[in-house]
Amino acid sequence: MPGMARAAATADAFNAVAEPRRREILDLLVTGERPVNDLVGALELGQPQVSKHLRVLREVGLVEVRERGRQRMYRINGRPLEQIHDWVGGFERTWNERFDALEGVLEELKTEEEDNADD
Amino acid sequence: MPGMARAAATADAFNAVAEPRRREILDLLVTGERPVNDLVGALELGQPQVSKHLRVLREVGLVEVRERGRQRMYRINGRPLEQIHDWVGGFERTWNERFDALEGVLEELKTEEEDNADD
DNA sequence: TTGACACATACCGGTATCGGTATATAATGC
DNA sequence: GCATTATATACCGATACCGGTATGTGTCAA
Repeated sequence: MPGMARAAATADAFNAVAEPRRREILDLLVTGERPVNDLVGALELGQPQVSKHLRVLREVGLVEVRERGRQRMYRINGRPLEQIHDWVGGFERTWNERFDALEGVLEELKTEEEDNADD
Repeated sequence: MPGMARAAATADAFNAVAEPRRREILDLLVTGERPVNDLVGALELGQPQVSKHLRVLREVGLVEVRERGRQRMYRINGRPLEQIHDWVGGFERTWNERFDALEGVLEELKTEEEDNADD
């Protein structure tokens, strides 16, 4: 059975945030809740597109909505970002120079151990 | 001109890391360099698929290769992850309870200001 | 040199994704 | 009620993406 469906898709925060426009939206919402048209004005993008991006963000729990008259006020809920922060944080030593140095030392220790394999 | 191409695609770390398999690969490489077949064994995925994911990771600079005989030893270079860490870090107060509390205080101050709008 | 091994690449099919346009829905104002 | 505003949704076309299979390329070993 070739070409089968792959695992979900835009179902998690990683994917939601992979899209630059959605990151822009979150950047805009970080200062507080905003109606859709506000975002449409700020981004250079049509209203339906913004609504669709907001839908994705909503589905992964990154934004929440509140109705105010005929507008929908969107606000951030960053909790799903914690997962990303944690995962990426686990790789800190792979970009941090100080940790790189530490790794060098550990490598040396390992080499010494191998050299003294006869004790 | 409808249906035009969208901005690049798998061209940055955000996108590279949005794919679960590629995160698994990085998780496996965090302990040290490994040849491709090692990864194929660890993941439940064909060798060509792993090679293609490694290519994406290579293109965004998240892994580097070293030739050893007929194998290619892949290792992590986490530097591109720093960008993600920084961006996500900017939203910490949107998931952290302590910051939530702080925000509550700020909100109160703002309200008080509005109340004293006559001084 | 021939064969096995390790890996990369090309191609295919199915689906997801994105922006764009048109339309539906719902609230507001006259 | 009717027009307007604010937003969501449906549909479309183009493309990107992912896994699978087949094949290419380079390296080692007999």
